[in-house]
This record gives sequence, structure tokens and C-alpha cells, in this order.
Amino acid sequence: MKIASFNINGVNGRLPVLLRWLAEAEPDAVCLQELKSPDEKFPIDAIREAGYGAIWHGQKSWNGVAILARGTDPLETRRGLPGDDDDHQSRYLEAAVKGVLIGCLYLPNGNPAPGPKFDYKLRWLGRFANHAADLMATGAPVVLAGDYNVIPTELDVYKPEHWVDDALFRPEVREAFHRLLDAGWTDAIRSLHPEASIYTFWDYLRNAWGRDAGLRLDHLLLSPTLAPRLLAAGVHRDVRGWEKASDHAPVWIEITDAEAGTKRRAARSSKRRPKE
DNA sequence: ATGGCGGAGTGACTCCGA
Repeated sequence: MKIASFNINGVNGRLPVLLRWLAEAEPDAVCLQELKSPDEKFPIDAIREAGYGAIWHGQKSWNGVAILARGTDPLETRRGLPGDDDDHQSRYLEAAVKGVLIGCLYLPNGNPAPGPKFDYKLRWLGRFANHAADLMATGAPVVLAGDYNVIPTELDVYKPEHWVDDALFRPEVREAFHRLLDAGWTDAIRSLHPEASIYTFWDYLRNAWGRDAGLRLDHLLLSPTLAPRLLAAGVHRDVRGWEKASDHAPVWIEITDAEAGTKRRAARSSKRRPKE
């Protein structure tokens, strides 16, 4: 099963990019961010024709998240991040797809920092950590996928010294991300590629793509019950070079299906299995 | 590297993203 996350940067303006990528990559489940579309303008007909069911939480002009599922409809479990009834930005959507609970998030950018936008980002991170802990406590296989707007380490940015005061890289933000890892979440890409320089975003400005001046901002975090099923992870870099591309590239994982995962875990615990 | 590029909402500009 392939699960991907893609900050599409305008789902209507970039619909040809989305449809081409769905046809080429054939992900089983997709988290989209930055729809920049009100609910009534979400291109559900074209997405259904491409073979996907979908749920979405849009908003005029900005934000907006969606979950797509190939050949089926996502089973919605939550709309909006709990913890603040006054927060009306469309940044969190959650659904079950083929036995996996998928949280789709678009974390606030937070610039300029310091300031009210940065404060909102830190509050959002706190609410997110609380909800993530609740999800983990259920024991369900969970992936939290999306645009975190967090550069986790110096390895995840082309020139760390240019970003020290930026809301994507400030210590408070990095520490919040690492507290998630300490709590038991697995950064899928980093767990399989511990040393590699991997980016998911390249600015439109200053020929960032041509210079490979990128950032790793889009992440898939796996619960302890899902992490053992991780087979592969990567970034569809070439999509960033397409005509009318988003400034983000899709990030993806492949996991064993639920039945195979159960067999694997059973095999691992078996006394007959030789030590790895 | 504080200008750039690009989308959306409106209708030459603004706001916003990262």
C-alpha cells in the first residue's frame, strides 16, 4: 500500500499536475494540502474519474486539506484539530483508508517570527502533539502525513545558516517536532535514509529548483503499530520540474498490507526465526 | 540574497506562502 502527501498549492490551478501524478504514481491514499479552494469548488468529478474517492475540508483563498483513496471512499473520523473552538482554519482532516488511520495536516507557516503567527504555530503544534498522543494510545496503525512547515535538522536544509531565525527552523519548532519522535513516532523518510540530503520543497524564487536549494518540510510520521510495516519511502522529485509545478514535491511511503504485516510480526516473534 | 515567483480574489492591485 502506497501512501503519499502532496502540498498541491492550489488544487484547481494545478489539477493537470495532480491528475498526471495520480496516473503515474498510483498511490492508494493521498493527503493534499493548500487546496486554496472553497468546498464547493473542489474538483471532485475529475478526481473520481481518475479512480479516487475523496473527502475535503476547503476554505476560501488559503489552506484546505483533502484525503484521496484509490478505488474507495475514505472513512472520515475527524474534521479539524481539537483543542481550540475559535480556530477555523482548514488544516486537519482524518480518515481510515484500507485499515490505516490517516491524519492529513497543514501546519501553520509561522512567519514572521516572533509574532502572532508564530504564536499560533506553536499553539497548533501543542494541540497536534496532544491529539497525536490520543491517536497513539488507541494502538491503531496511524500515519500523520502532511506539510509540517518544520525543517527537522540541519541535514534538511541547503544552507542552515540562512534559516536560523525562520519560523520553519527556530529551536522551539524543531524541539516540538523532536518531542513527537521521542514520544514514539517514526519519521518514515529519515528512518530509511538516515544520512541522505532529501528535500520536498524548492522556492519559486531565485532559481531554487535549479540550484537544488531545497527544504524538507513534508513528513509522514508512523505510529509504533505501523512503523514495522514500512517497506520504502521517498520523494517524487521529478514532479517539481513539471510544467506549472507546485513548489512542493510529493512524498510517499510503501507499507505492507495489514495481513502481511500481521504475518511479519508473528514471524518476528517466533522462536524458530533466526536472529537478524 | 528582503528582491524575486505564483495563486487567489478581485478587476491593477493586494495578501499570502516559505
